[in-house]
Amino acid sequence: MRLATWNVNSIRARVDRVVDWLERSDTDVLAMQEIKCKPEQFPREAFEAAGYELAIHGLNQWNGVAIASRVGLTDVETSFPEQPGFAKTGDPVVEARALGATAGGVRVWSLYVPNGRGLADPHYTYKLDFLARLREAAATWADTPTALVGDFNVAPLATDIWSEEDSEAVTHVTPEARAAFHAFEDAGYAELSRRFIPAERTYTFWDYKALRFPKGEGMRIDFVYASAPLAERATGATIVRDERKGKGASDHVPVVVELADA
DNA sequence: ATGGTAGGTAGCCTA
Repeated sequence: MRLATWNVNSIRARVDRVVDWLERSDTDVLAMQEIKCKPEQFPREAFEAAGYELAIHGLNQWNGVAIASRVGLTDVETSFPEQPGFAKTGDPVVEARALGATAGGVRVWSLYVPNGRGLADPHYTYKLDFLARLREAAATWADTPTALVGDFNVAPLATDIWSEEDSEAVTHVTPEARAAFHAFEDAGYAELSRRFIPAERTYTFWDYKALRFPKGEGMRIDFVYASAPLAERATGATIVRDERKGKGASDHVPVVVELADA
């Protein structure tokens, strides 16, 4: 099975590029983040015409996660247990940042971890709490084939970011954020892109601002964590840098893993 | 020169 994750940064603005890549890459399951729409606004037809089923979770124009699969899609959940909420004012709302579904015998979670915004911002506490709660939930799934994929908004290693002084990424490089990221290893998970692609300065995101892509100034923040029974089936991984090129590109590119049959 | 772009919607937006 070929499983991919991609922060698409608005599926309505990107549907042609995404479905075109899905078909060219022969991908079976695609987890998307930042679809930026409600389910009724999602361009279903293009995916369905290409042979994919969809699970979609979006509450408004922000965040939003989805999964497209051509190997079945069942048991959809739109949050994980104890997923924290957030609100600038008023009562916290559990945002559309997690979507679980079973595809081809694998429990896939499409995840969009909060950005954090700034070190003194409540959004940073939210980010750390989100990662901690996700790890607790993930620990209970570790004995079954489970994939935690998406935009983690953490650059785990110094070599995963063009500059650790980048003001846009202060919450992506702190010891706390990095510890929260690596804690999934203690919960029984292995990050598959690193296993197959250990190279330095290998990025999955380049900010639209400041012409970061042409300058080669990016971050590696999109990942695929697999539970032990799934990780042992992995045979390869790819970061599709070419998808950052040209008109109408997302600011993130797909991360793909190959999984042998069980 | 501490910005720059992009996608949303009309927010004192978010990334």
